[in-house]
Amino acid sequence: MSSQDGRYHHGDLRAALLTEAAAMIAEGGAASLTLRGIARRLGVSRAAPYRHFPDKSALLVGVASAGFARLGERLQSIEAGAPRSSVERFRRMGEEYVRFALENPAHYRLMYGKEALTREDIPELHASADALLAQLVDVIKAQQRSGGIKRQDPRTQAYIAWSTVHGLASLLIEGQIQPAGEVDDLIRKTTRTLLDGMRVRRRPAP
Amino acid sequence: MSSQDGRYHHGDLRAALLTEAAAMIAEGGAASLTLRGIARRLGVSRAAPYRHFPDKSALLVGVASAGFARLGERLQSIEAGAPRSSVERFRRMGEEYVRFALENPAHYRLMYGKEALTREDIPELHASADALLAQLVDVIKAQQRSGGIKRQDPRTQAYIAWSTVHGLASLLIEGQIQPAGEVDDLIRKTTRTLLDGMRVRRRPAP
DNA sequence: GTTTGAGTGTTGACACTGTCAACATACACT
DNA sequence: AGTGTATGTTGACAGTGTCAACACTCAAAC
Repeated sequence: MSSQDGRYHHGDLRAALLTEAAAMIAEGGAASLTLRGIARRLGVSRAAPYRHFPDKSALLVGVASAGFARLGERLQSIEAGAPRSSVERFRRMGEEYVRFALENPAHYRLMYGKEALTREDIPELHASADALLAQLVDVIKAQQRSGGIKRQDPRTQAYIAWSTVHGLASLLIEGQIQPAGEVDDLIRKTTRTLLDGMRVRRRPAP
Repeated sequence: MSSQDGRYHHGDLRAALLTEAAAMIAEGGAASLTLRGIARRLGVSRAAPYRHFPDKSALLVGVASAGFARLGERLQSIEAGAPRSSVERFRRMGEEYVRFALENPAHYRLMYGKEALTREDIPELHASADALLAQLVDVIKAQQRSGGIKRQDPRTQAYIAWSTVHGLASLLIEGQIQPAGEVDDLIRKTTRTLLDGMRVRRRPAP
């Protein structure tokens, strides 16, 4: 019985592990997260986490998965709010996506970098990402109906849009991009360019 | 004297470390690369690498940097070859970028994921990436002059293009994107959409 | 041609990590 | 009250990055 608060059972260690892990990642990056360290911070023994996650990778998958859920909710909230035109709403979602990444860089990195995850099958993580994709596909279909963007395979278009915002987010986070002016400016221009490419063309290019 | 070949001095251990590290990363991912492991494979003692790199992170930076150089050369070769129109050449560079990533997934991941790199300052790595960016800016300026794409801040446009191809490459590598048809198809469509967005618009969108 | 010093490679050691087996405790249900 | 299951603990092991102390090699200075 070495728990800080004198209890033998923690109460809800599983949830505590997830939130504490997320906190540690936010503080010092995923590399700073160690199973023993998190156990120490929670006043619990080294092996306790193993009662809730088969290994470290599984815990990380859990944290990453929660990140996808949060990101999804955030995009949903943009979709709910109603800016002017409907294409503009789509563009705003892209902006919000990048902002989320910039606000939670280490978490975002974990979500996409399987580097730290040694397990072969990460179905849970892929499911979370797929949910996000489905959300995006729905919005694109709606935009196609309203004539905002080209009528092509919406899934392909979703991949393209996702690639654009993810790429921008990723390069910004890693510090590869150091924009001359405001970051928001770059984000806006990027989403505009993307949208221009997805829009219905008046005349085919020569 | 425990060297496999009986020599006390290796000859060019620094270069051997870099190439062997790249090979190990290609085989089993960056996570599988361990300083002791690479030393073992080179028939050298654990501490030998420390005579050439201050720590593991420095070795990884070296490998990643070499990756940027190789990628740069590859894009250069596309620029040298002369496809039909000049905009098409630009697009082809984007395709080639993604292909490079798909052919060297683990290496590419290392180049962009600072996850594994604990050091604060990675000037060498940023310099390598900046060289790539400069290359891209040059091409964009040329395309602007020939009227292929909009006349805007070329650096910003380079960021946008880079984001698009990097995002696509990244999502493909991580398995987040599972295209319905051929991968090449998706790559082509993505670069086309990007280019459409960067092209000079005949009429402003309503 | 010997000496010497820098460059390079080796061994021993330390703290740290993820993980497992064996054991202990607390709670829920009969 | 009794018992089984979920949860938490301790001890142990192999593996890791890293450092200090030592060994070897070779080229330049005498």
